[in-house]
Amino acid sequence: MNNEYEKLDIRIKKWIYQQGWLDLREIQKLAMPSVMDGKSDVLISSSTASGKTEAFFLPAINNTIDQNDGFGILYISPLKALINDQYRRLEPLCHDVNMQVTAWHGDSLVSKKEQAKKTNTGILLITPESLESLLIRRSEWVKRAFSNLKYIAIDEYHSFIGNERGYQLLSLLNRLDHVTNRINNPAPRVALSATLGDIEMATFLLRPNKKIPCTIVRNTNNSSILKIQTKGYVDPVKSSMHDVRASAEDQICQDLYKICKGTSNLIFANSRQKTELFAAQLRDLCELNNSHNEFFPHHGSLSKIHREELEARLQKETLPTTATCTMTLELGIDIGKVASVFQVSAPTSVSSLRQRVGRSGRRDSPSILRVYISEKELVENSNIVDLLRLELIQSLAIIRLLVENKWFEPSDEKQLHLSTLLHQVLAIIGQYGSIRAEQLYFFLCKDGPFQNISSSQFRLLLQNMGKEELITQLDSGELTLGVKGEKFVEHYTFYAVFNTPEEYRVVAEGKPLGTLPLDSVLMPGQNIAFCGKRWVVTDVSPASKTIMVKRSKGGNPPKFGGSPMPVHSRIRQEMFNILSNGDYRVLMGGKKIDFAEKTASELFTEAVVFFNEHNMLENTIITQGKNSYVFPWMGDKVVNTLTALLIQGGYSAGSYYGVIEIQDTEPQEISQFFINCVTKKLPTEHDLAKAVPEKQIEKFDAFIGEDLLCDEYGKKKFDCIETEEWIKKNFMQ
DNA sequence: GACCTGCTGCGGGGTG
Repeated sequence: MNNEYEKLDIRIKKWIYQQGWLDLREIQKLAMPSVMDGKSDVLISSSTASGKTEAFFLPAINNTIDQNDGFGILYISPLKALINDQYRRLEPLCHDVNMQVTAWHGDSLVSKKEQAKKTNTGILLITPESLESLLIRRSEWVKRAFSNLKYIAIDEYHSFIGNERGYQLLSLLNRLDHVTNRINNPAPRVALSATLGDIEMATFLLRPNKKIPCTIVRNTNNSSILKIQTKGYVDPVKSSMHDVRASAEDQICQDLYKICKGTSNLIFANSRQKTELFAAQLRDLCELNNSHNEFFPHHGSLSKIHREELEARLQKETLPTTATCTMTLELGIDIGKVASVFQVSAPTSVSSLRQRVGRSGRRDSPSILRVYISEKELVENSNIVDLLRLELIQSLAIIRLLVENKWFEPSDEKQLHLSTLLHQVLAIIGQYGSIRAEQLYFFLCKDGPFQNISSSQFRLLLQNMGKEELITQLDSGELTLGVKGEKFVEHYTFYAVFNTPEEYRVVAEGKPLGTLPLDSVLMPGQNIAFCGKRWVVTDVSPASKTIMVKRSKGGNPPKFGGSPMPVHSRIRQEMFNILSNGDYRVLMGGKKIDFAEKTASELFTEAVVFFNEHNMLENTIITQGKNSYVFPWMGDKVVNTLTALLIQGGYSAGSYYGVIEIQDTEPQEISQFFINCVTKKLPTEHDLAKAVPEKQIEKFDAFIGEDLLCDEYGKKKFDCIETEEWIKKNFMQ
C-alpha cells in the first residue's frame, strides 16, 4: 500500500480491507494523487476491469465523505444500464461510509428522486438527458444542489467524443457552471475511458476553454496478452439446385457452434440482421444436437427484458452463454468473463474492435479474438470488390493497426453539429425564459463547445428558428420561445439530441419482443426470425404501430435499416500497404507474426495476384469490361467527394467498399476529368451538398434551413481539401 | 454493407 492509501479516511480503508484487497491496482495508485488534489481535470485511461471506477471514486468519496451542503460528486454515464451497475457497486461502500448514492434516470423510482431532492447530499449518478431535463425544469434546485460540487465524472468518455451527444454534454456542463456560479471556480471534470485515440483532442474536448489544466493518467504496463486468429470462408456461387456445398454462413455457424458450445463468448456480427440470423441458426444447431440452447441475440431493437435476462445470465457465469451481438455489448456493462470474442465479417473501425477485444481476457487470462470472414467464390464475372477480397483485406488492415500501431480513429473536429446547437438554443431559452442573442453566441460558441460556428452562421440559425416559430424576439430585443419551440421544449422527447426513427412494436402473446423500423414490409402469414426465435406474423396494425407474432418454424430475420459506417483514410491506406507488400503479418518484438489460417491466407494470395496483375501499385484507375474503377485508397469522405464530382460531371458513378465504379468510360477520360476539376477549382463541400436531395440526418436538421443544412451536410460527408491533394498527388505530378 | 444511446407528469387501474 502506498502513501496515497494512507491518506484515505479510516472508513474507506476499512471497506478496502473487508473486500480482501491486498493492494490497490496500478491505475488506482496512479490516479489517486491527481483526483485527491482536486485542482485539475483528470483523464483516466485504462483497460476494462482494471479498476478505473474505484480509481476515481475512492479518492473522490474520500474528499466529499462528510459534505452536507449539496452533492459532492456528479457522475454522468451514457447508459442507464451502466448507472444501475455502478449503483450496485457503490452502494455497499457508500452504506459503510454513511454517504447517500442516488441513481437518477428515466427508469429510476420517483420516490428515490424525491428523497435525493430533499437531502441534496452524496453522489448523483445521471444521464445527460436527465441532467438536461433538470436544468430546464428544476434549475433553482440545481443551483442549490450542485453549487458545492467537488467532482464531475464522465464514464465511457470515448462514447461522447465528437458526436451530437458529446456536444450536448459539454454544453450542459457549461450551463451547470453558470447556474451554480462556478465559472471562475469550476468543479474538476474526470473522464474515464478504456480507448482513447487522440489524447490531445480528448483533453481539449473535456474543457474547450481550458480554464483549468488536465492531468492524464494511463496505466503503464499493459501486459495483457492478445491472441488473434483470422479465418477465411469461401461462399460458393451456386449454379444449380444440385449444388449441395454449404454456404459460408452455414460453415461459419458450424464453427461457431463447435468452439462456443460449453463456454461463454461474444459474437459481434456487425448488423442486427446478421446477429439474429446467427442466433437463430445456432439455436437450431442446439436443438438438432438435443442440447439446451446457449445462444442468444443482443442488440438495440430487442426489448429491455430480453437484453437484461441475457446480461444477467452472462454475469452469473453459472451456465455457458454465448451472445450474438452488435455494439450494445461494446460498452462497460458488467457481463462476467468470456472465453473468446468473435468478429464475423469485417470490423469498420479500429476503436470499436479495440473495445470488443477488451471484453475478453482478464489479468490472468489472455484476450482471444477470432475474426471470421466470408469471401465469394470467384467466377467469370466476379465483382472487383470480391476479386480483391476487400472485406478480408480491411479486416487484416484493422487488426494490424490495432496491434502494431496502437492507433485509433480521431474524432471528426470539422463537423458543425448545428442540430445540437439548435437544441441547445431552445434548451437555454427554456431554462432562463429569455436571453439576448449575443449572450447565447458567447455561451454556446465563443466560450462554449460550438467553436466551429461563425457569428454569421449563428445569426442565420436564429433567423431560421424565427421563421419556423421556434423562437421570437421580444420588444426588449431578447429572444424567447415561439409557439412551436414551446411545444418542443415541453415535450418529454425533447431532452435527447439524437434522432430516433419511428418504429413498430413487435409483440408475442402480449409481451414485447422488441421493435422494427416503420418501413419494414411485413405481412400477416410471413415467417420471421427475431429475438433468436422463429415466428409467424399474425397481425400488423399501422394504427397502434404493433406487429403481433406467434411461435413458428422457419423464417429469416427482417431488415432493420441504418446507414453505413464510414471508414477512415488510415485504414484504406493500410489496406493498400498490405496489398502492395503482399504481407499482412504483424511486427512484434522484431518478429513477424502470422495470424491468418489456411483459407484466409489463400484468399489473401488471390487478392495480391490480382493487385499485381493489374499493377495497382501504379494504376489508380483500372478497367473491367465496359466500366472503370477508381481506387483512391482513402476514407469515405474522399470517396464521397470524388463520386459526387463524377456524378455532377454527368457520369454514372457509385461507390462500394471504398471503390468507385464508373460505367462506360476509359481510365484516361476519368483522370483527365479529375485534373480538369482541380484546374477549374473544385466546388466547395457546401456546393456538393446542394445537389444531394435528402440531407436531413440529425434530429433538428429540418429546422436549420437549406443553406446551413448544406454547410452541415457538406462538412459531414465531403472533404474537398483532402480530395484535391489526392488528385494532385495521383494525376498531376 | 447498414451501430447505439435517452426522456415527464399525470391519469387510470390494480394491489396491499
